[in-house]
Amino acid sequence: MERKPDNCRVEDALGILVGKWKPVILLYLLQEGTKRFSELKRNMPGITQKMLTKQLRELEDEDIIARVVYPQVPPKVEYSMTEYGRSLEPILEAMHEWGAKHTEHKMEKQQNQLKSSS
Amino acid sequence: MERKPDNCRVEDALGILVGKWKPVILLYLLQEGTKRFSELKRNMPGITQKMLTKQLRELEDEDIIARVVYPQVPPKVEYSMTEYGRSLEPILEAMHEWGAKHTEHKMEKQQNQLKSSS
DNA sequence: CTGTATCCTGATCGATACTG
DNA sequence: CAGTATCGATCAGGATACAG
Repeated sequence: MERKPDNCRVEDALGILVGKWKPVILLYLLQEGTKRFSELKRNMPGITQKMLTKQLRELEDEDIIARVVYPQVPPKVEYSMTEYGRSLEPILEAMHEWGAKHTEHKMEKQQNQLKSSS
Repeated sequence: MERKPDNCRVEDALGILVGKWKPVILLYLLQEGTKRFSELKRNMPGITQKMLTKQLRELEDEDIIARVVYPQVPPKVEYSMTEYGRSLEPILEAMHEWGAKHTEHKMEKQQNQLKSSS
């Protein structure tokens, strides 16, 4: 598998993860399994319906999540990871771990700067 | 290490990788080692000086890459991955692999849609 | 050679209101 | 309940010109 700049496929993976709420949505569905629209919304404080809908549609278009509509009143729609979407889990986990370490790293750096300037 | 939505650190890692040229820059430095500004520019067809400078500064601010200035005329500036930056390599590799498989996946999907519509 | 400084455009995000 | 429509703000990205 080539990794040269002129054949870089990192962007393709990145494109799917990028979006202010996508990582949270994915991690949540991975952990909790199938969820309704309203449950997702309740769990992401601050997200608007428009945004949630948009992010879900984009993930659905990439086959990362599945959307099941129950034809009833009131409507019920459930979202869940696809088999394929689950292949992203190791990457998400790795990024979470790395991200956690990185915030530590940055805090240490700040501490050192404070020390040297005092 | 908690991965709950309210403690999601994926964004922190994502923030560093996001930027139109960052993945390419990182992969390039990872493979080729230390490079000059002009070499980087030559290797990223289409990037402007402003953009290259900006992306490099952002990566430098996060301690992912190191910037060494040689005080001479004409100026010479070298960029390289830091020890710390190298810890991103597995993630970058994983995303590249996944991205490559994903473009395959999308092509298969398109094929199937063509078949079923004919 | 290695940058900064301006200005501009399009995409993304968000607040709000409305609907089957 | 689960959306869609509209409008405005913000921001990343890019073209271009200039500078140490």
